[in-house]
Amino acid sequence: MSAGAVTIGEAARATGVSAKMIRYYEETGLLAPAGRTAGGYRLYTAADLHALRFVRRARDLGFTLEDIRALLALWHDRARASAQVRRLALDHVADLRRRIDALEGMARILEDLAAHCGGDARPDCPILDDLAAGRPDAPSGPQDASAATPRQGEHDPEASPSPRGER
Amino acid sequence: MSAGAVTIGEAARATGVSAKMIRYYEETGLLAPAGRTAGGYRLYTAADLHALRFVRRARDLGFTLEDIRALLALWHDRARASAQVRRLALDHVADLRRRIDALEGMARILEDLAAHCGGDARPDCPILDDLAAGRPDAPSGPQDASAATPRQGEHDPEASPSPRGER
DNA sequence: CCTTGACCTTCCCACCATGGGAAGCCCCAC
DNA sequence: GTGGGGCTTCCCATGGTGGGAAGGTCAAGG
Repeated sequence: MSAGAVTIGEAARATGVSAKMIRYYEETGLLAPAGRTAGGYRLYTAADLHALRFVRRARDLGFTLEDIRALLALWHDRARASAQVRRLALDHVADLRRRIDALEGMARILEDLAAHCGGDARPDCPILDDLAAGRPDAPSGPQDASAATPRQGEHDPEASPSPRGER
Repeated sequence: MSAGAVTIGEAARATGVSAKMIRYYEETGLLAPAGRTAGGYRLYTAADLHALRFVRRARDLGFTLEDIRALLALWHDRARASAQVRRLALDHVADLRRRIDALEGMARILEDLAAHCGGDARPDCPILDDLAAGRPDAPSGPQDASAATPRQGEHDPEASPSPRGER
């Protein structure tokens, strides 16, 4: 019962969070400083491992560390309202959906362009033509080669939270 | 005809690529160094603006700068085989699809959990329960606790291409 | 000619979350 | 008491992007 504490390497193996990240989470205040041996080694109790798994799972679900900070606070708050947790989760889902839509839009355009690309030894390629034409988005089928598109439209800088929609 | 060259600010406005990024692209060799005035100002010709729009469009489609480097080379290579371009595009699409699937998995799980969350003033919350249970395929993660929610979506943490599926 | 102010230059820092690696200390089994 | 594996801290890099400081350029107006 007492010997519950393990070193960071074992904690990493047990929770799937790398030792590097465990130290980082502590450094940034996401997790409380771990206990230490006389020699300075960090020690992790069962409760610490539980928290680490919580963080790991939340990361797997795409939450940012900032979100996780809030989730951990709610987790520790026995008087929390589930509505708060739910709101965090659904806000995150909305974010995920926005990113999915952005990626989906890119994929569709590229698939469309690739479908019209010979993919042979000849140089003609609607994909490069599209990039060179540099128009906004619109997966229209066959395009007229004209240099249409007045283009000075300032595209919406970022329609999504992360820079340029993905990545 | 000759007076076509503009400064970096005008190039930025005309192409939707920030001055900061234009310099960065030059610095990293994505684009050839721009011409300069006697005083050291960069000057952009119509052809330079064309290349900038190409890059902008490719970024909008989610290509990495590394990909764009290759696309630009193919664009400039009049003897290219469209198959090469097509392959680049389809590889990228596959990458996009992988990321979409990862995000979709996260969204579905969260929506499912949120659907079973009261979202009221009480503290009971399956979302936190799930995070705390940390059950995916975590090694040595026994317990079951309650509300294990027989989820349907699989989602496979370690199998994601980029570190943990997104970021 | 000189000032003014908008624009440009370079250089450094920050983000987010993560990994890599070096230099040095700790712990334990032998 | 020694060897080697694990731990410590510290710095650096990633990918793209933005912010800002310190200083030089340019063109218009006086």
